[in-house]
Amino acid sequence: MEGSTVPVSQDGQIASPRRAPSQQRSRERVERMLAAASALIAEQGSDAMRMGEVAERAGVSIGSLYQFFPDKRAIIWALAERYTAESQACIAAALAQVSDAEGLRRAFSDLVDIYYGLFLAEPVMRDIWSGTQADKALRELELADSRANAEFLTAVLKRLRPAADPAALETTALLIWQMGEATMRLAISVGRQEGDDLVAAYKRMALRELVGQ
Amino acid sequence: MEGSTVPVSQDGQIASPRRAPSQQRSRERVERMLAAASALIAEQGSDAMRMGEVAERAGVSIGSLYQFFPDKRAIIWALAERYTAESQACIAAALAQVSDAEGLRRAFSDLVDIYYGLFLAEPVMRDIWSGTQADKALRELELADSRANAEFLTAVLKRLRPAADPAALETTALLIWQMGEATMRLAISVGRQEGDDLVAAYKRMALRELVGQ
DNA sequence: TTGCAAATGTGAGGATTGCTCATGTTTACG
DNA sequence: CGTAAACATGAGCAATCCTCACATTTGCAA
Repeated sequence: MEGSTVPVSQDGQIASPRRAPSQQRSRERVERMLAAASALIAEQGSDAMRMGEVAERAGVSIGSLYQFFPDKRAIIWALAERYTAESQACIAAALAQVSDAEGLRRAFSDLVDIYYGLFLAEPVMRDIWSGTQADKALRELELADSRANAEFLTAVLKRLRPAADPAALETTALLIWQMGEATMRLAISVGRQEGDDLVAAYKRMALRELVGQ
Repeated sequence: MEGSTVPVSQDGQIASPRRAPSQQRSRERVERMLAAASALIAEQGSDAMRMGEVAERAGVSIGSLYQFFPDKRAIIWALAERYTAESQACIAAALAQVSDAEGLRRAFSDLVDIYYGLFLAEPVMRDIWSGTQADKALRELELADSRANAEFLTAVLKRLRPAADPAALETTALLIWQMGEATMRLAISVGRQEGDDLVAAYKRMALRELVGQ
């Protein structure tokens, strides 16, 4: 919610920290910067996004931009963090109350549909996750996000199969989650019909693993 | 085998063509350029690879580099093409003679192990596939490669299950292949033990889908 | 209100890097 | 040997990320 502007990352290292906005005025400006960046990424992709253009569109100087974001990737990171926070809340909510196999089947199925819809509808999220993985810090954020999401799935599995090896359940959950993201990336890069088929096939395979045949 | 130096791509478009080496002398120089690029990618990743450094390490001028490669991504593309050609041949060989379920089980299992080994051992391949996907042309090459590889799997499945819907088999094969690559990427970015577990779990899931329970 | 330190805002310019091009050198071949 | 094509070179152009010295605004204590 808050403009977090986490100091980030030259090749994965923490960079020189930047001021966090403390006044109402600057908080609004940071919002405008993020909105401008988001729009530009949606239009051209994060790689083609130019810092000067972000500043111009946000109506601020290039210096102001760098006052709150240590570098270009920090802006992308900040946007990515918002999406992950949003989707994690959504996933937690969907899986929290599952108590039996049928519930898991329904919750998981819904979740996949929602995620797929998000990927299709949000060009920014799509670009960040499938495009800018050249960035080590972003890849690590994605891995952390995957682990967090898989965690919810693991919790459900442990509830449903208390006798199973917990480590194996964790592996299964992480794998299924990662496969889901891979499927989404593939699905949006092919035609709509084929994409839908792929997602349906993934859902079937994952459910077979999660709740059995 | 030949230094192909395919003219490639600013945002996926074909770029101004470059000379293909026709003399022995220049063919050797192109080889040195590719070797230098490969070494630099292995050391620092393709993003940090500098064209000037490639030229210097290859013992050629920057101008010579651009004589045969239209731009930076063309070098990466050329290296990627070699790997895909190599691995496709390997995959084709492994799956060509499969004629029954047990054969598929064994061939697929071997294939996964070989691929996993390749990912672990080849930093260049690892970097190209998991790092530089910001490049649209490279992503398309990867998709084309995935489709080609999945094609071999599809052929086997059609042979083993002639009654099944061909389109569904194609979807299944592509999905399983893409999931495999996603698993590899995940496996190499976590610890060795967890990576091995993930690959084993993938193999189990994929085989369940391919040859049944 | 006034004074001042901290927060914020600015944009010219430094530094890096992908890539071009005018020019010089080597090779193939009739 | 002569010539055209292939090959080689590196200074420099252009694009872009980011810094920094300086100007302005805000919060707040005296």
